[in-house]
Amino acid sequence: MERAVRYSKKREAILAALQGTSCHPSAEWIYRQLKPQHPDLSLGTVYRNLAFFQEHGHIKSVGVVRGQERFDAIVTPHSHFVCNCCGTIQDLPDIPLEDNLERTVSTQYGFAVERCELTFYGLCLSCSHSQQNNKEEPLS
Amino acid sequence: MERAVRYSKKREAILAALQGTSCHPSAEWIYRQLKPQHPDLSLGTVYRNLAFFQEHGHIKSVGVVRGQERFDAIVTPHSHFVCNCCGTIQDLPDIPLEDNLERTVSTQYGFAVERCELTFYGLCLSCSHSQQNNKEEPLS
DNA sequence: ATGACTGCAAAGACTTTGCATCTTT
DNA sequence: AAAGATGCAAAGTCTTTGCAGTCAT
Repeated sequence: MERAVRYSKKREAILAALQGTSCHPSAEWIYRQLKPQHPDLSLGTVYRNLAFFQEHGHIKSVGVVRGQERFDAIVTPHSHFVCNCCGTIQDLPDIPLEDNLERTVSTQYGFAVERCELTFYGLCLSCSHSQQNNKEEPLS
Repeated sequence: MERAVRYSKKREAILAALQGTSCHPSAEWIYRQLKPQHPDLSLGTVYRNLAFFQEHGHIKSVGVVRGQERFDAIVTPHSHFVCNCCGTIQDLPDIPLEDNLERTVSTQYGFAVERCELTFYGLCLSCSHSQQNNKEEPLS
């Protein structure tokens, strides 16, 4: 039995927040972003809708950075760069994976590959310029 | 001032546990593995030594799977496969990244790239054979 | 009216940390 | 003896969940 899906203003706002930024937000970022316009928004609702959007393929997880899961509303395959200093995540649209890599893994190992992630770690432009921003502990 | 490093039986055992398995263990896995032989081992010690080994380059993090950080004692570059059904992580030594990809990202975007991770997600061999093991919720 | 969605707060899971104690050097 | 390492338990952070009330259909 399919579960009915109903409209919700909060849900709409949460998806809009995800689609309106390129910062690959965490649940808390979305919460803080929307709280002024939706004073009765609750963090639980953000988490529930993030799970909902993932299940429906509207967003995908980019992984956990500094203990917080980060999300991306761009669901077409692309790589990411994570700054170990400030924690920002950036898209790398020009670093595509060879299309057949997933197929290679499937046939070579017998796995049912569903998706793959290519992620680079290091210092972003501004952090590598000002090496002093060591307020935050590097990740690796 | 350099901090001195001293020998410790627990530390040695933790590293041996990491190097003696290919399961990419979590802190808790190591704890449970060593507890019988080291009844007074504490989980905090496992976490502290995992951080220590990372800082010293003896291990690296493979990422967070189902809320638990997983580690790898093989620090040479290689890809991974994560099963969305049972959570196991496997090495893919035969799926190397082009060596110059990191350099490409460095020059093209100006980042100081330190490392990169290529990770595939899907169903492992045994989980794709027995599609019934839906006891655990898939990750994506 | 039904059942999906939400707020709130409590609970859960994983990890970190302070402090007294034990070990290594 | 000095300083690093550990055990223990408390605290911290992020996320999930139960329940009663609200809202969309």
